Amino acid sequence: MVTVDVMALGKDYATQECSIARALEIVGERWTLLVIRDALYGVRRYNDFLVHLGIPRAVLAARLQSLTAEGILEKRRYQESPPRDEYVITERGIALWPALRSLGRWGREHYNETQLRYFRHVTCGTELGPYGECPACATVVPVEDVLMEPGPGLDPNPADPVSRALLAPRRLLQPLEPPVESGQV
Amino acid sequence: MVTVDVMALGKDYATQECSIARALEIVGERWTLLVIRDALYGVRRYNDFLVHLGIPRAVLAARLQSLTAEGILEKRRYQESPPRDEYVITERGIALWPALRSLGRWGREHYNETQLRYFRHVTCGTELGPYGECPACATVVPVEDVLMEPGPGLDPNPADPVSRALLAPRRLLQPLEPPVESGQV
DNA sequence: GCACCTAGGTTCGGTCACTGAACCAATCTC
DNA sequence: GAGATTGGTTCAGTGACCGAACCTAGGTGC
Repeated sequence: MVTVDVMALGKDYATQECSIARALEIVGERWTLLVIRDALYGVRRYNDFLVHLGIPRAVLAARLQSLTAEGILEKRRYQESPPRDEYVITERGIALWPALRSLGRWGREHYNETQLRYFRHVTCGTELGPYGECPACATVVPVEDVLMEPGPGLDPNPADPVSRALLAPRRLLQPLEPPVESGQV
Repeated sequence: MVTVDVMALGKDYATQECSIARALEIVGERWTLLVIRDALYGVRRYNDFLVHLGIPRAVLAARLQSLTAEGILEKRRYQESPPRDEYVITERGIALWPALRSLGRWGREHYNETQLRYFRHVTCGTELGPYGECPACATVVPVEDVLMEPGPGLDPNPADPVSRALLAPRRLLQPLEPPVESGQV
């Protein structure tokens, strides 16, 4: 058994009365927002997070545990033999998409010359605005209707299989390894 | 002289091709986003950041220096005798407002029962939507037209003078210590 | 002209989180 | 039975963060 002292906030912002500070106490540690980003991209398994992020194993285990405890990820058994669990993003985690989108926009506009990925409204193909809305449809696009496509700045031949799988156009939240279709031969 | 190794990214995310990761390399360290938040609130001076954040002095100095180097804050002399500098947020820093707003919304919706602050469109009084837009005017509100007001969840009698000054309704970016009016007696 | 205060730092020893590598365990495949 | 796969845990080393003390340069009071 592991003591759970870790998630009892070794890094709070005690004096702050502020929702931003509150949010950062939950998701402000190193790697945490990238884990959530990957979860939005459809990554669900320990090993996939590991190879895609290049994160130390112990840190990943700690993050998955605390995010699960916070209700941002949900640990779910996807096969019994051998027993295997996956970490699926919850509504609470999905609600972080606009913040991640804004951060990514800011990063690209101020530090990346070339576009790495496009995010489009799947029903009309329009690229999303700064906050994840569709300018053409004038609505906030539900995360599952966001289509992610590689841009010109993205390495077309990455080393790890997860990056490779993420090169294909795909919807957010779509699991990386699709469950085996029962009717399929 | 201080060696500037610190800001040469002791904490990058080397393997990541991602604008979010890029952004987090700049603003993802502990305290950094709260410094930027305070700068948006109008805090400009070393000492004001210090008492309002409760941040260790050395860390604050490091953050101010790296944020200045990144062009997010600008160090500016505001009096000559004795020589004093203030740190003013730049356009690049102001561009982080939507991301901070999203984070704050998420924090409040998922972890705060009562509202701590209201952010309103100053011209019409409508509370801002999730991304800093005005639902009534259907426009993105420029940061300088955002009015910040205390909500019911905020301690009405905080200890430090900066929190106290921030209790009054005020626009974002409005400096905490207004420069002395020349015509004033 | 000396003591004290303010603003804006730097220095330093201790602690805690992160890092990388090694190790472990259960199940499946050959 | 050997090796691979998945999902971890353990451990020693390092680096970031912490709080407290100290420093400096220019006011201010008397």
